[in-house]
Amino acid sequence: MKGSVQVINELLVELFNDILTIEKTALQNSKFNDLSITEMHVLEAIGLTPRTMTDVAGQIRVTVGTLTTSINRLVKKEYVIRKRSEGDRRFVEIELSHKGKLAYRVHESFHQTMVKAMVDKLSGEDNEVLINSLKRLMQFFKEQYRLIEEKSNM
Amino acid sequence: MKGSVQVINELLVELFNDILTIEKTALQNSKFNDLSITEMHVLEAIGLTPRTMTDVAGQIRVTVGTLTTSINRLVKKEYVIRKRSEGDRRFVEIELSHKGKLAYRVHESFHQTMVKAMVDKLSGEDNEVLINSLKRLMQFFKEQYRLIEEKSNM
DNA sequence: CTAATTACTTTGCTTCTCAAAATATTTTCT
DNA sequence: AGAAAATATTTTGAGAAGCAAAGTAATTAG
Repeated sequence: MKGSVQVINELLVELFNDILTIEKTALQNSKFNDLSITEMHVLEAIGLTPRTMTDVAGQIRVTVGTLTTSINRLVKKEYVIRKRSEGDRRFVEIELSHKGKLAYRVHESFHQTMVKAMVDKLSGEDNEVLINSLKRLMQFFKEQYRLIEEKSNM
Repeated sequence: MKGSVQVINELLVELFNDILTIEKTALQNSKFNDLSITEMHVLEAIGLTPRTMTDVAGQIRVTVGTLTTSINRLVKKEYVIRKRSEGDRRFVEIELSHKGKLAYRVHESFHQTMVKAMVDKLSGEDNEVLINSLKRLMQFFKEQYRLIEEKSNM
């Protein structure tokens, strides 16, 4: 018989695969089907207020160079507006266009639906359990990340 | 104040980014640093018994062609053994080499540690709650996937 | 025993990624 | 002020990962 650790592990791995597949498929079938999942996640990271390249790149964990090529395409497709910062002209400000914000909101609502389905029939206390489990998992990652930064140990 | 739906959503999105980053960093610093995350996940999908190409490709949601190139590299690096099936020579059987199994177990133990950190202080009932939440989320995805397959609706 | 099916590989192409070099702007330090 | 350092971004070169479609090999069906 499988322990709950193993069950949860398998569920997480499968969920991980599922989430990407579903998001990709949903995107392909939406009116924003000229966006890849990666591009959608860039829009998601930018959010609804102007941001800098370094800032967004850090959030989604890619190099600024990688983000540049991604933004090039998103500007050409008219999802993103790019302009130099007024105050300090070294900075580039990227923000969502009207179309970009629309795509953002559609994706956002997909996420909301997904999470609502998850917590739907849970009581308030059960929700607490879920949130705390997720927070604990994130805490684990932060610690792990710090350890790895300091010294190798897988 | 943020509702629990939004909190969980944000936690999941951040966890998603974290998981890949940590796995990648941990791998880079391990003795199996000639493996990419994608390759590690192929090893993970193959598991400890021989499998066919189509089978594994389906599990990790890539085309068989994509898997072929991945397996080519893994065979060259000696993590995977590839041979024609005895019974039906159309099939290819892929299985982990000794080195492949070692890498598999190291990654597996990383996953175990991760999940243990997550469920550590949970009671038996809380474990149930977590498992049920995850299952519910997966159920939602399966349904969503089916709907999209049938007809477009993001 | 040909035709269809099944399982896989190859090919051509795009996207995503990084590291390192290049460019532009601002800040710091004589 | 003017050279040097620092900061923010873009460009370049190259590899990894993905797909669709064409090609190959083996088996099954008619």
